[in-house]
Amino acid sequence: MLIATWNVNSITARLPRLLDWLEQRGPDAVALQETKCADATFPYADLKTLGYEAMHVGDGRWNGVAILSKVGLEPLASELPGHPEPRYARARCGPLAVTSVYVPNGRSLDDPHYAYKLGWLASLRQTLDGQDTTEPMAIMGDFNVALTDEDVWNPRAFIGSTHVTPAERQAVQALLDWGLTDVRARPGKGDRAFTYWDYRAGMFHKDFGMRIDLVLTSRGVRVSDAYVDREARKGKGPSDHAAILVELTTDA
DNA sequence: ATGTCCGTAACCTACGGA
Repeated sequence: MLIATWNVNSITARLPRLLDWLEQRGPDAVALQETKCADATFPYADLKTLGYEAMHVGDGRWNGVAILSKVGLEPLASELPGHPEPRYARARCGPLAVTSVYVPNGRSLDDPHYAYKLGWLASLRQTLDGQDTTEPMAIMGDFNVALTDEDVWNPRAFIGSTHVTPAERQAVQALLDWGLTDVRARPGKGDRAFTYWDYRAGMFHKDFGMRIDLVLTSRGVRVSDAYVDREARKGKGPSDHAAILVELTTDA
């Protein structure tokens, strides 16, 4: 099956592009982040016409995650325990348990939001306790963490910033240590495998980006291909994130 | 480095967040 993750930075603003992209790529299951809408304005009907069932967790102005599927959709969880902000959704899509995560940004190292981010990631790790690493699952989304210095355009530009600290990296590493694999997507031609470029200062043109969107798969998943879909970042009215697409099979 | 884009509240502009 083909799965994807994409931080759309408002599903309302991105709807024409999202629908075109779904038609062109035809992913079976999709994790979306930053829908930035209330459930009442989520475009269930438009998605349905393309054959997608949808699960949305959102309350309006900020955050918001969704899971789309055309291979069946059974909601499993709509909240990370202890963290009621709409940043977490989990659903069974055919043979695969899909989790869409929008990890808190952290803002700055001296901001309470940074500690909140670390606590959020620790809670995400706790959800894995008691789960089977061989159960086919994918946890994907905007992690707001660059795992290595190679995952940012210039490490010196991030000294003293969030996204690159040992604590953040260790919090994601703990997910990998549990038994998840960081699926390293092929970059677009001539590019590094970045998934996010700031709207400002021509960062996308210069390929000054970051690899902060991740697809993590369990041992019950066999990945045959994965790539960063930079088309989702190009042209008129893009999101500031590219999508990632992953072709996989699941163990029965 | 802080140049853009988003939604919102309240108005045709400012603000918080990223």
